[in-house]
Amino acid sequence: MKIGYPCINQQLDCTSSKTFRLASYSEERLITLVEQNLACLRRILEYNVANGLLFFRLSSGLVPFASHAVNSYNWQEHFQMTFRRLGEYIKNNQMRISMHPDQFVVLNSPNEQTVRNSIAELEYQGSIMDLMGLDTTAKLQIHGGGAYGDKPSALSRFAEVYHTMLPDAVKARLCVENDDRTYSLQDCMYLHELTGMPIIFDNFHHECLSNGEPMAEAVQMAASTWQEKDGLLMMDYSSQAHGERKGKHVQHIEEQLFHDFLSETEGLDMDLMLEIKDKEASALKALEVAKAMGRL
DNA sequence: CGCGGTCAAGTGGCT
DNA sequence: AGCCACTTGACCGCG
Repeated sequence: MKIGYPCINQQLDCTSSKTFRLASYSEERLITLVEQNLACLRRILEYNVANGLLFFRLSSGLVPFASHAVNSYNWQEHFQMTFRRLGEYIKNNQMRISMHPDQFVVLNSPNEQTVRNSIAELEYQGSIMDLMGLDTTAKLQIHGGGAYGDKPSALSRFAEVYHTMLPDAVKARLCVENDDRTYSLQDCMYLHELTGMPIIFDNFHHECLSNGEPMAEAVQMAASTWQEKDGLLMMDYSSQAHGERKGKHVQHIEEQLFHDFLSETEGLDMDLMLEIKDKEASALKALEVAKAMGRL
């Protein structure tokens, strides 16, 4: 089991997703920012290795406007060596990497332009992993998309786009994650049957939306969709913020709940991404709890 | 130098 | 109808 957190480290005084406004786009600016973002990413990875956090989600914002039409610069070539060195560091330290394209990536949108933009974004994020030389256990994690009042049609559209439009380099890494209001684990299982994509299981989303599967059973279902080439099951772990609207993530890990989750899933192995507001602080707590329970 | 309106992109649920 | 949340607030013009 590896444990990690997404995108941002609050201990460090840098971020790996600095950006700027489209209106002020220039190649010089792009190059400067990507340099800074990758330098910060290096520091974050070093922090993670020093602290035993071996799972990390790269920010989608490493290269601003990477999939936007305004950007015709060959940043892949320009930063080739930097990416390669980052990848070497990741591999030498046995870290696991994921990326989570944001809410604008919707493969089943009825709007063709949205689908094209989504594919371009997936190609960008996959290319980061390719430039790093990571194998196909490094994953791209998206949701099912919209339902548009007709979920069966939306699911078929997803599968059609998957089979007819997605490049192999994207398909090799693409995973679907159950969300908290539209696509449940069961819906993701159906998408898995249509496409072969592994399912990234989110325990908190499952608590918000499911078809009644107990947690351990749900984890097992998701785990069954992962093949050798995909690596170990990836999971997002979180819990409800008290007194806030349903689906909002807690500020800090609730150790008892996390302990309960590990007990329920005893005998199952997975890599856990802690989607909790205070980032590495909760991930470090989780690491302690998991260690004490003999799960690492 | 601090404030706050606004930012590339989509969708659905809540008020 | 407009706001909010989402993997993450941050940029930048203005006073």
